[in-house]
Amino acid sequence: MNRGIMKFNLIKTEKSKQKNIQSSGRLGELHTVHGVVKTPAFMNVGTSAAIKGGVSSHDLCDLKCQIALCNTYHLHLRPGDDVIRTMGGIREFMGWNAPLLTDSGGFQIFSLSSLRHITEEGVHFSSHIDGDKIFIGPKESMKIQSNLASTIAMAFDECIANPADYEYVKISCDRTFRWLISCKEEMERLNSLSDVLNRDQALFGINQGGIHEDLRIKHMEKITKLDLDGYAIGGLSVGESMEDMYRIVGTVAPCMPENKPRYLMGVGKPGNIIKSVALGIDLFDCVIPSRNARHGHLFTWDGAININNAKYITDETPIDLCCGCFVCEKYTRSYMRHLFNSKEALGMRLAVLHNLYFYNDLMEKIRAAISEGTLGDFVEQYGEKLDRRI
RNA sequence: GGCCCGUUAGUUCAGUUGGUUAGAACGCUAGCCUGUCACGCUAGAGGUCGUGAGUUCGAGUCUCAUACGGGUCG
Repeated sequence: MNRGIMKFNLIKTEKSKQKNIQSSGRLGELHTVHGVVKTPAFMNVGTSAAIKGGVSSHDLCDLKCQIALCNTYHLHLRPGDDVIRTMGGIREFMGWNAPLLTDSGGFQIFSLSSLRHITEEGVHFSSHIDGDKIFIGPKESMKIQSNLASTIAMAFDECIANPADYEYVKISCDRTFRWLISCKEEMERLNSLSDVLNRDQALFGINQGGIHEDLRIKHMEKITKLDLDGYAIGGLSVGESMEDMYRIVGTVAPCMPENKPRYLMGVGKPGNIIKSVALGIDLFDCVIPSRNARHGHLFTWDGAININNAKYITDETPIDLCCGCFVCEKYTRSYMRHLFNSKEALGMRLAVLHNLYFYNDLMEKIRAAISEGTLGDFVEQYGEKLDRRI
């Protein structure tokens, strides 16, 4: 990397007016070959080149979505990364004309496949679709992501469920580091090929180390030296307590390069995001807004509601009076509850649209708060409130 | 009118030769979901077994009567 593929500019802001806050957050602009992302940002998750619940890439434009996320593992299995390469890359394929990040498949292999065998070269496992024997290692993951031609590729890593044995985490971290070196070399080679779809594909490294601070710091220091385009904290929100999660984020973030985007993978609830921004994180992704929406769990600025509840049967108010999304402009809780109760596909679609808008709106408000130097107030006002059920 | 079948949770139905606190599915009520196998997962409420007698230590189960529903034969 280090070829100027990607620029990350931190924007000077009002000095934090708060005292009881570790950091005032970072306001930035991530310049990619496919457009600019204002950070802190939330990446909208569309695992199989589609947001579950019937949301299209066209819808994403109306949701203030700046950057989408798709998954290497799923797309490799179906329709196949060769197919997507033939179709002009993932962005062309799904009609998304903005930045897009692909996850490496590491997490899926470790979370979906019970039958797997790890070697120095990668992982042998079975497809969750048809049980087919598959092998993916750092080189294979880079090749697939190069075929997908995403804006940003993620390194291939091992994501260990917490809590995990210290010795195993150490062995795994070292292997993940060797895999990262291999990822970097392979991505540089692929980017230099004459027939590559995206010769400017960026690569982010992923920090691991479970909930062990010393392993985390050591690993972070090692991967920083590789001078990648960005850095992620992986292996969190996978079983540990919230306390441990914030402790690790708080420990690792200060060790991350100041001038590179920092991505906290798989996090989280609105409160998790707000507090992590205060700890210095720039990028997030999470299935919560879409998955919970499909189950009737809707976010509002007063807390979360379950639209299935009987108390909404004749509720004439919108999901959230303060929300600017068209679902809240047009429909009542009563109608939403009816759609869910009668299992109409429209209910899910509207719910997902609302929650994704809420998340993107949340990020916009966070950026405004950082800009004005009032993130501390924001954390105090919303850090706990938004995650609570009302 | 005669004969036969049925009646068990809101609904559709299980329920063994009579044996602890009568089950399931769906529905209902609520909770959960953190780099998405997932319109999913978990839990809870809800039944004096149509009614009334009888046999029995003990009846949803056996006997009789009766009500209601369905079938069939004059």
